[in-house]
Amino acid sequence: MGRPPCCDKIGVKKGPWTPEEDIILVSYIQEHGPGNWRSVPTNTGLLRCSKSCRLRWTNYLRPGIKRGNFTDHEEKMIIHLQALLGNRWAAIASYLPQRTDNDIKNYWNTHLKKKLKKLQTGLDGNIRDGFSGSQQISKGQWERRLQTDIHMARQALCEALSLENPDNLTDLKPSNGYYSYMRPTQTSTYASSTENISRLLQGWMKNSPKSSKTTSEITSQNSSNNLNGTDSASSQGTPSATNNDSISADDLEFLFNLESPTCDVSQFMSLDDTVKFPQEISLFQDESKPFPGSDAPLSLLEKWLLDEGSSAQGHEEDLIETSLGDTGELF
DNA sequence: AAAGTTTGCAACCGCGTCTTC
DNA sequence: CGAAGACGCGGTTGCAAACTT
Repeated sequence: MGRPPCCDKIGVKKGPWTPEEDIILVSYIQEHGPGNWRSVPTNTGLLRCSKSCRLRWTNYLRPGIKRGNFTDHEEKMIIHLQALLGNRWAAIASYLPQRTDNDIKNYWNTHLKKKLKKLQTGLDGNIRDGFSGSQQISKGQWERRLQTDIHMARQALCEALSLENPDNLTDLKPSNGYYSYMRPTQTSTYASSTENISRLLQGWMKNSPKSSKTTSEITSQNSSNNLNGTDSASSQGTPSATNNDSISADDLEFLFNLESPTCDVSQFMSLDDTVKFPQEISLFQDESKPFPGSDAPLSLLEKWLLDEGSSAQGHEEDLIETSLGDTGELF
């Protein structure tokens, strides 16, 4: 049985959104909050599919989104998390609250994949007979996912238990379910339009309890991120940003840093005061599975995960087998 | 300067999962 | 408990801008 289309194909507008449409959508969400997307086109008069409305909001109009200008740290996080989680962009995005899954996905596909491929090609000559892509692939994505979840869960637990700085738990999202501020958007061909929209939201911001703090935070971030207005800044500090033809020493250092066992989530958490675990926890909830190996097998998995960067090769197969045996029944 | 090619990104599509009744 | 609807995710596409020849 086929699922009917989410919306009537006839009369549904497609393609780029106009500023007017954006304003209508933002105004509606400002009033009602995001959600119930099905009713959005009906109630707003937008000739758009509900999915299109949701996508436009989550990927572009939603306040708090940082666009372009990926920092070196963000790059590393994405690469590391992609290695651990696979192409679970939404999960990866949950560790970068200001980035959308679409943005991360695009950035991965257009920048990072090439960069890593180049690096790997360069390294293959050096470490071909050691561990390489095939062995890493043999781990299996679910295995990495599992390990990451375990590790994240422990980190989240530590965070939750320590709570040294309650401010760190301030989420970008207010409790009412939708964002309470609008940051100025970056320069783009569309910037003037979205800036207008942000002005439109000024009143909304005032109504929000957290608006003043978060707005200033975001504004300062924005000013540092968008001064260039060009994509060149997106690779600032990245090793191969300026040389596409050779593998530099920095490239190698960059790559090996990714493999470092010290590159764990706690490192990620220190990137930005606003980067925390709130959505990470939801990641686990989304999985809605018991943490496999919450007792003994966990340590093995953890050990493997933590040792991955330094000495995983020797015991990899054993550990995989062990964890498979321990956790297989859970799936 | 024009034509061709490449790149980057916004948006769409289809499927899986969740929620509601 | 099952069906239907709604939502969310990841892959893919199309187009405009940037770059090269």
